[in-house]
Amino acid sequence: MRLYNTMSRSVEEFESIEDGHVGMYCCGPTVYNFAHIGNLRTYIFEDILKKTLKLNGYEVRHVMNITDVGHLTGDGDDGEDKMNASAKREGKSVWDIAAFYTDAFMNDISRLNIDRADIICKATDHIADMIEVIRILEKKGHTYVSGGNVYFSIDTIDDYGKLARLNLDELREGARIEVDSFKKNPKDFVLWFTNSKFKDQVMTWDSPWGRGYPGWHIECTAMSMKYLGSQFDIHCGGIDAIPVHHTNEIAQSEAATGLKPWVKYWCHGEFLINDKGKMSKSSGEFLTLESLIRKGYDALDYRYLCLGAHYRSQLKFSYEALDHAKSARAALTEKIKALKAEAEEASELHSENAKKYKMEFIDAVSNDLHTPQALAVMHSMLKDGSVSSAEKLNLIRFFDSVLSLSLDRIEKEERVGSDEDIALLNERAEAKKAKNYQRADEIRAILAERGYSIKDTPNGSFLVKNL
RNA sequence: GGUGUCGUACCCAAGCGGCCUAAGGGAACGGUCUGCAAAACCGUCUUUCAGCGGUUCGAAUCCGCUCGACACCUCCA
Repeated sequence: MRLYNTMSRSVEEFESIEDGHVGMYCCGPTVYNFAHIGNLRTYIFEDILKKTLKLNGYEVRHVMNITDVGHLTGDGDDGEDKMNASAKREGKSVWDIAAFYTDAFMNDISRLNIDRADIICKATDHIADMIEVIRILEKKGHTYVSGGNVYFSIDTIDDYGKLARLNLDELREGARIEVDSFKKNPKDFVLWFTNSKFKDQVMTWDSPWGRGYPGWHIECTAMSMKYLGSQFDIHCGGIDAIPVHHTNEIAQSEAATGLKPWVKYWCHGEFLINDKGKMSKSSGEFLTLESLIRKGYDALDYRYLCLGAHYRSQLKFSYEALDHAKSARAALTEKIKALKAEAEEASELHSENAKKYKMEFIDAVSNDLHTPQALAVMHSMLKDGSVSSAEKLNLIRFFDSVLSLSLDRIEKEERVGSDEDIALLNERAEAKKAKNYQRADEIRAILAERGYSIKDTPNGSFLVKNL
């Protein structure tokens, strides 16, 4: 399969370090608030990546962190701790905040049919691992203590910023933020804080440098290497992580182990934007999955919307676009119900065309996760009369192993309704036969009020629960 | 100020030098079926890819300029 690598800025043939196995680390959420649907788009992309790897025969070890330590809103010793701020705002302890939003996140993930990572690790459970990495960096001369904090010195390595292709000289000129005066180089970053101007910092731990808390890049370095080894295959995240977070992770990780490259493939998901620009937690419109569901959408409508765009291009969100996804998914569901009514069981693929569609789907998704193409293949397949219904069911199940739209869980048209409802339906049939259309339409209105639509088919009428 | 990305028909969105007189979905409209609807199915929305130049036998695809949008350099997916 082929995959775009941010490090090389090109699509590369994917080759795992260890034959048949892939180690994959995905930056998880900071649990101080609900995830918005833009955040969720990235996890959907990572899910597609993981499932496509599996489709290609790889065994995947998937690790995701939960950042439950407070991050400062600025990189220096300034800004406000997000966890603390949320705790104060909601009148809860920081630990309660973390637990609450972690649960909320997991709930969103499962509603979107996103596979849970094999290992989900919390930053607060790995403080000792982080301290260990900092000690190694200190021993190797990559750190300095200034103003009470331990910093990583980027001038001790010669390839800082290679992922983002940063031009350090120009960046320094263009800096818009006030430089932390304790830093030797403005791009140095904190590994361990002991000196925060926020005296009410609740989450602190003992360390060789004093009681304090970790900087916000060290957790990913410590935890990814703990579970995936000192070098591994894939590291994912949103594109915004490239210039600072991932750049710093690489710097400290490669400095600590002396091994390059730390990560073989860097994969980043583009933003979901609206007419005002990107969604973000700190500004702009903040839409949660929950808010979409309350408006009557299904979580999978949103997943379908995301699948319709390539993960490396910005996707314009609007309710109009979501409505389209909803309609498209409803029509898909109808088609699959019909298939299930025509063929009880999926069958092996016999026809040439059925096999062709399977290949086309694999090619689409294996070519840097071209889900829009994969969806197009699926739609063409469904329309193709030369493929039998039983074969179509087989293909749908196969496609859904990556798409995860719960296509395989769609049951054949359910004949629902209480005895009373069915009696009404029969009365309508009688009325129609007697050409008493007024009564027939009355009954249709009554049933509609009870939440049913009537489907008239050549084989008789039946009721369907409205969505 | 610096660095990138992008602009595709009514909407979302693929395509990234010739299978493109541009996938797929949605909406709309017309038709078949139906007492009428709904659903389903069929058809139409195709000489056009922001604009203007250029390169080429050939450009939505490459180059230049103009206009517009977005992102990053600050916590952010």
